[in-house]
Amino acid sequence: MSLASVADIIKGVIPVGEIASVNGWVRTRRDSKAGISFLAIYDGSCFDPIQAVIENTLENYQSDVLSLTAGCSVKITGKVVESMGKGQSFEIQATKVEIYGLVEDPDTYPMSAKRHSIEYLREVAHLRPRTNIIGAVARVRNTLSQAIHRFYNEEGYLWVSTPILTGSDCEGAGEMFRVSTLDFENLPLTDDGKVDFNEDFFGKETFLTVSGQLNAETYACALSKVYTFGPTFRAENSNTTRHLAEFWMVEPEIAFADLADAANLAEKMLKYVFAAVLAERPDDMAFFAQRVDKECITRLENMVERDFVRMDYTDAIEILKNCDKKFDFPVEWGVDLQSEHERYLAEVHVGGPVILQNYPKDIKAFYMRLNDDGKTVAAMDVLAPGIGEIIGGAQREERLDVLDRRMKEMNIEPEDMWWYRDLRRYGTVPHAGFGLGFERLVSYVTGVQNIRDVIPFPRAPRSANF
RNA sequence: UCCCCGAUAGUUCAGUUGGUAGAACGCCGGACUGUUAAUCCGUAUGUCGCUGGUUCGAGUCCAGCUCGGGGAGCCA
Repeated sequence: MSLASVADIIKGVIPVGEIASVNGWVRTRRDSKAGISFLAIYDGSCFDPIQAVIENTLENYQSDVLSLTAGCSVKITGKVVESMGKGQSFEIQATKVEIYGLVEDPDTYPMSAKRHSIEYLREVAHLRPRTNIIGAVARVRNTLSQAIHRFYNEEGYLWVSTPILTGSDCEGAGEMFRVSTLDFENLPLTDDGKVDFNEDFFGKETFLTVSGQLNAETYACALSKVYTFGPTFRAENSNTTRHLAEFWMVEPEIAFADLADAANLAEKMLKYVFAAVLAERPDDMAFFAQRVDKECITRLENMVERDFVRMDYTDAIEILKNCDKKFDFPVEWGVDLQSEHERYLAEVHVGGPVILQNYPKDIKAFYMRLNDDGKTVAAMDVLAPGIGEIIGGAQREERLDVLDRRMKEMNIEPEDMWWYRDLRRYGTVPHAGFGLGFERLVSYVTGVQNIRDVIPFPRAPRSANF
């Protein structure tokens, strides 16, 4: 007699004939007047529910079993048997049904066994993990994050926890959320009438981080191979299917490495985690392929097999200028690529993910390494069909004089970056890294198109519920 | 932030030129069946997002607002 997960029984871990108990929730109940009821029980351990067969000779059959509806929580005890019916290999022949909690009004229980729109589910984010689709997303998301940690561990990278609160306002990646303990109704002022942040908790202005990169660089310039995996915050007023105000980012940083090393690492990492999902979550992926995105499995299989295409920005511009497609935004060397351009390159020209490299320096950040041509920097973006930029990275400028010049061009005070500059003053090394948007990865893998559905509780402009 | 679209039963949706509010599924009741969000029959569904306007009369037309979706920008 043991406590089993639904996955244990479905996978045959529990031997036939053994008595086991399962804790879980009812998805459906079907009654047969032959004198039995069938319960589909799920507990999150795998996609499929386990079928429990309940005979009407059970003492609480009339009083309890017949009142079970979708969402009720139960403990089923009984013998694991090979199923007499079609559709499942094993089932549990119940000898005992215990109820933890009933659904107080089945008519208004927000989660019916029938289909719901993904937008509706977002309004009941506290109950949506009970659905097939969000449960599957949660398991794939977990598999991806475990695989990421496993990959970097096997490759000899250290996981570095970079700060979430930061006093550095030139991280440069976007608008920041202010963090303060000041009384907004009664702000302390300096003599010239400005807010006196010396009175604030940290004695200076502080924000939520928009990237762990600069901190990660310090550890890479000592421990050689590191990565961060943590939450990131952007106060941009972005209302799209691929932006969140709070999202998770994976940022590896490698010392003694150049742009090609970073691109190779990105390709190897993506292939590793895609293979992990295919191997570990075939049940959930089959559901996505059936109900969400027909191509999602073959897409991953292809990406594991094929080499990623690498392309220089300059060549991409030529391709876009010479192709038949008319774009809304004109293409010229020096312009930042628009969504329509990136989509064309990934979806039409390459037909798969493409690594774009060596962008004009004027459209990229100050820390990216200036190439010998003096016009471009060693930056790269991994563009995925349907999603766009999934990874953005660069070789970092390790030459102090060039870095200082670039900061001046972009109106960044070198004194504010004194500790970042120290890395270049004391034993500088070439190094490179990138940032992977974790939710974009989950979205790409599952085919679930809106990023708000691949994170449990999405935060976006005017939206911070639950 | 900009452009386009939408909001009607628990859910998914229909609702004609402005004239008494509809279906399916779910719920509930019954029938049937080792059943597979099963099938069949029946009952009950409602602040038509909010506020105002036009009209004899508004779910329908107009304005404002709120919320949601898609696209763009910003980016991961």
